[in-house]
Amino acid sequence: MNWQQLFPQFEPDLIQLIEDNAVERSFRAGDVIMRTGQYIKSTVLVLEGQIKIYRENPDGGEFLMYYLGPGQACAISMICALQSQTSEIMAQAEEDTEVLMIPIQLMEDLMNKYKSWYQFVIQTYRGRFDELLSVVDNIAFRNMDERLEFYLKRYADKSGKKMLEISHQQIADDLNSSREVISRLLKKMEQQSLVKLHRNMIELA
Amino acid sequence: MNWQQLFPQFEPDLIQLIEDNAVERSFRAGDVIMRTGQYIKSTVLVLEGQIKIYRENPDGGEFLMYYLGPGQACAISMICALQSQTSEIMAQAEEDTEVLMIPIQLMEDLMNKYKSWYQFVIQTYRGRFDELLSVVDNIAFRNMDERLEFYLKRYADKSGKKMLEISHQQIADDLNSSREVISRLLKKMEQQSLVKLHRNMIELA
DNA sequence: TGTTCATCGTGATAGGTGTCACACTCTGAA
DNA sequence: TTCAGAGTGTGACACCTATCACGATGAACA
Repeated sequence: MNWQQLFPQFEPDLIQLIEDNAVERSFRAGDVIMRTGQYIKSTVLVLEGQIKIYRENPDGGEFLMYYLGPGQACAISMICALQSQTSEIMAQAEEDTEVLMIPIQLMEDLMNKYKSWYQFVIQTYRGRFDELLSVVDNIAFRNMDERLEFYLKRYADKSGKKMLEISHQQIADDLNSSREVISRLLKKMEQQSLVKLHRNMIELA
Repeated sequence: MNWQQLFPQFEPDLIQLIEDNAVERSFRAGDVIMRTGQYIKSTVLVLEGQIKIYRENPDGGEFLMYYLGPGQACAISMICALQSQTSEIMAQAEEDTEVLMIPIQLMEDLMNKYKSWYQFVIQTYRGRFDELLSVVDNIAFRNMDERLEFYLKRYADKSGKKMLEISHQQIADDLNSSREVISRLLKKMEQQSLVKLHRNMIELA
């Protein structure tokens, strides 16, 4: 795939080096790309599709943290990779997805030699850290109704559509809540004309 | 202050460079070191004391994320500093504290020249990221009783004592809860012989 | 000593959320 | 067409937590 345009800031040398060493890989929607406790051997760059990064609870709950789209990288894989540590998160393809996997052995070299790579890594850290902060804000300070609104907005952003193809159950899972609660809150939002509800589909106003 | 022993991994050159350029600074317990929205001009290394990193809510709540002790650095200040961005968090001295402030102009140089510094930065990112993840876990999956236990354990860890000098109100603030709730839960813990309660003091079993 | 103030204990109450139960609708496959 | 299963709507109820109210206790200080 022609991925260079996703990273216009990379120097030709850097692109060539990645080209020579990285492996391109495809996942189908729903595939688990990385699971908690797994060793990390590569840094992951997303070329196409969407990856969902979430936290899993031993006694059966999950909690969405954020999405990764084209041009973004998994901060965790960068950090862990540099120390060959295990992942603390789950990553799952939300749509059919193409990624570029860069072996960890290359990381230090890239960091030292290419300023644009170094900047990219720092930017990635910063971005994910900020997202985590806003996640913390949401669960620490907001009730479920506000969290739901935030969730829907983000979902719309990532897909770029106003018709969200998603079930109440999926939302409940992502927010670590229950379907009934989400259904009721959505109903309220519909009464306030914030959304229109269809089967397996939510239309944002 | 003789701070080099806190960072035994740093090369002599690196230590000298920091020595020449960094500024040492003291804060009293309770001083606010950094506030939300403030521009960051230095990376902060903690030499002595404890710094509390927390999130503030516009409509009046706060939420403790983690502590920084001697030998640790503020990941946020590193990330922000590299792009001269504003802080998204509050930092407050929990005890009387000594820090070393390294001007951001130096950061890139340090990163490029000194492997030990580079490793230190990566380690810092990793550490704070992990702490944020466990924070998310706690508020997403746990009830207040478990969060309280976690809080007390962490508080004991940081101070290294079993007698915690802290009021119920302070705990409530850190957990974004209310004093009454904390008091009741502590009472329950006392009935289970997990703690002994004294005035302004909690004794861990 | 007596007053003041922070701290702590505890009941009553209300709201948010999770859970159970059950009915209804829509869709896709047999 | 029929049927099974997924998705949804809704009531009843329990539990956790926030809030209000008020009193008791202990520490600091005039």
